[in-house]
Amino acid sequence: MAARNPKRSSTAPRREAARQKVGSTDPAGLKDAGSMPQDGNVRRSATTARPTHIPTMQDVADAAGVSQSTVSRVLTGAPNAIPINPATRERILEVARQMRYRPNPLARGLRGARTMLLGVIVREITDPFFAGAVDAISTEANLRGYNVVLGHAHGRTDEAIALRAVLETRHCDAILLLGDTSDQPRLMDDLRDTNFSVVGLWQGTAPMPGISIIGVDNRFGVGGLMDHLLGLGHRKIAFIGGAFIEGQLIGDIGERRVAFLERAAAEGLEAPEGFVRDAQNTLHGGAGALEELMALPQRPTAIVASTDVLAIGALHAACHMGLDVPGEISIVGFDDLPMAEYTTPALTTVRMPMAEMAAAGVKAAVDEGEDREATTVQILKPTVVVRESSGPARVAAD
Amino acid sequence: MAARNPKRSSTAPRREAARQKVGSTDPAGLKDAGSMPQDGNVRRSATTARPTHIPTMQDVADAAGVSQSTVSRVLTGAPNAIPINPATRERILEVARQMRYRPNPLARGLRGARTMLLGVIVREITDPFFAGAVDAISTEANLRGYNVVLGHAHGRTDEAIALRAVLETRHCDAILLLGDTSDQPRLMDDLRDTNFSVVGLWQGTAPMPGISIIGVDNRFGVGGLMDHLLGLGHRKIAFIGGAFIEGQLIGDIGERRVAFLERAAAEGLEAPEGFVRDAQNTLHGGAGALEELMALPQRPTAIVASTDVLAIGALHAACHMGLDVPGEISIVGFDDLPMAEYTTPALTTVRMPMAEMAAAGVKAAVDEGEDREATTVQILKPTVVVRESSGPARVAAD
DNA sequence: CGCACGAGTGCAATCGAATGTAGCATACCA
DNA sequence: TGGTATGCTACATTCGATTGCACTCGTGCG
Repeated sequence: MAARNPKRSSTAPRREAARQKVGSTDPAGLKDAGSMPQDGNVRRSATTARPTHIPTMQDVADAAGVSQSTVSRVLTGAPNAIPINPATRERILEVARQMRYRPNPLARGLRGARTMLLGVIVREITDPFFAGAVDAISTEANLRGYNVVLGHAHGRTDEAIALRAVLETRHCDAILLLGDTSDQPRLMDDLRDTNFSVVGLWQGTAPMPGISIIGVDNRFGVGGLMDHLLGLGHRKIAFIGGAFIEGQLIGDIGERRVAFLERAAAEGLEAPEGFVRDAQNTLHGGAGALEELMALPQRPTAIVASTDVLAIGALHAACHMGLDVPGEISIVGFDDLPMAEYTTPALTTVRMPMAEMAAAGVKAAVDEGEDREATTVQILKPTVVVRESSGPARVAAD
Repeated sequence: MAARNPKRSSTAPRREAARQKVGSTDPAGLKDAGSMPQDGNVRRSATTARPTHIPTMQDVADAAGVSQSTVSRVLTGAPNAIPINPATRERILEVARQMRYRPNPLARGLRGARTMLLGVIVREITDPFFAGAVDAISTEANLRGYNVVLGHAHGRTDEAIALRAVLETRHCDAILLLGDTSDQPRLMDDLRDTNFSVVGLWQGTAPMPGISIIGVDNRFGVGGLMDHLLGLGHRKIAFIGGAFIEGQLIGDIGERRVAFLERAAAEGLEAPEGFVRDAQNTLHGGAGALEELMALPQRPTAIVASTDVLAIGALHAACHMGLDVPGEISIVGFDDLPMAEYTTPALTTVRMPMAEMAAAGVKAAVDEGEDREATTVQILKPTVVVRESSGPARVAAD
């Protein structure tokens, strides 16, 4: 049948066709539309009786008696582009409101519109520090009209999963990496050849190809801690925390460790064997490290933990061993978790410029936008917060 | 090839001919079709040179010399439905791999496919309990091939934002509500007329219309705590924590409070004025409540905090006041945060069946699937964990 | 009197993938 | 050798919203 030759439909009554779309008065024209279930647009309004009652833009259009494109123009609020009769506009808005119409973000995204979604990949959401970071970022993102999609890395092992999580959700406008993920090469790799911006926060301060970095000045923070402890007379200072990947120190914790070592050397501090300990960044890891330190022939009088989590673990272990903190030993951390103020004794630590970093991260992610390549590195300074877990070095001689 | 001649060229292979269908066969016809840019699909392969280098399925098809639909069938792995020549299949897979093709989830979703996304709405991600819950849910979701989208409620005020977060992300296959959100009527309202499943976790144990509930047996948990304290000889027991909305007690905390009151009454405990205190669920709130309790003419010998966060705050305040815990006062919590084991002294509390609840929640969300209406209520039992913050009641006479 | 201009709308193509169906081969059967 | 299976592909439609373009109807101007 002539089914194939669509062409002509237009020849038909031009204006007729146009106007009476919904009507039924164009037998001829439709007919030739051929084998199709015909009745081109009537279908919609009629057939739309799907089980789901989520209204589409077409539904709104039908209800308001205008075309779907008009509804689109009104709802997307394109203000100046194309003029819409105020009366029509009001009517459409009203109908849409009544029908509780919600635009389908998928359809929007398909056309290339921004999804207003920020992907956040965090290694461990249970780390209170990152929970706080997610919160700060989420707050900041909301201010700009963005929402946050959380991808979970679950430690290094399941990198494959995290990877998929990202790629599959690549309908995000940008991705923020929280914490060190450089040990997930596949992830980094896949991220590199995407076309949206990637921003790394708390990943250390080293520039990385293709991604913007927002970091904290770890050297400055550790320096402040050391100043504080040295000022209290400590000369035997130990360090807890390290993160190695194939022998390389990485990320913030690695930087803190390096900063500690350099400063210790510069001050000519004693550095007995075992004064620098690796530990998993968990409460348990901190506790274990403290026990080991205390078992050393020469005990330190102060301990710098590379994170508050480690410090809190160490604190607990110390109290458990009956040690007086800070009487016998001072313990300081890094991060200033909300909890740090509520430990016993309250923890001396380093406060992150959390809100600022979140703001900078979101800004970079959003602004950078199309502009890949234009990656930046921003390093913010933390501040030392002195509480109760650090005190004068015991003059004791052991 | 006959580059020059616009019309079809008969270029050789029959196959070719097929390809350019619309292209040429109707010179006259087109004319009248009027002005359309015609040349239906050839365009694609040529024009597709957009700046972005994310390959589409069509690109893969072109590269492999097959049609887009064939690529789709190969990649989606439709196993038995339609047979594909193994050789073709391999070729396509290879090309796709080389081009690093990734399916566009938006397009997929638009067709109604499951997005494999679970929306999780949490009021405060900084609450370590919920951070843990998110972690557990995320783990469980990943096992089933789902990823988690986090919606952030940020306390009650910005309910509008949370609401939008949800509705805008309604391309989730299901939504999990973490913690009490019943004070966000607009949210609940909007959620009600969606067509996907909604599951509430840690929202108390009362059935709710249209949503499945996974709860913990608060009465049982509080009962266990009371058994423990009563067994230690405590008769003057105070309670911290309450959440009121318009005079109604709600959620888990509300249930714990009710359970406490009932049990206290049943045991005929003394209940001096002020022994039951409201408090914001924060460390600070817990600390404040403890100070108030200790300022009472009659001090309690034990305190039941409705969450670990409150308990830890109280613990800190107690230590700060120089009180001996548990010597002078016992403090117990609820939730068993990771941190609970590392406070000083370690906290006696109630352990959530976290993994089980997460599993049940995800299962409900996923299985329920289409089957709205089929909502359920599951109540799991927690277990008391005795540590160091609770001890025998002082026989003292105050 | 006609024509251009512009406000206001509708039409139809489009985004990328999924899928029902038509169509072409080759193979097999009668 | 004609006819029918059947394996394999291509075509065209679809999802919902966006958007370039065309079209209609008034108006004002030449």
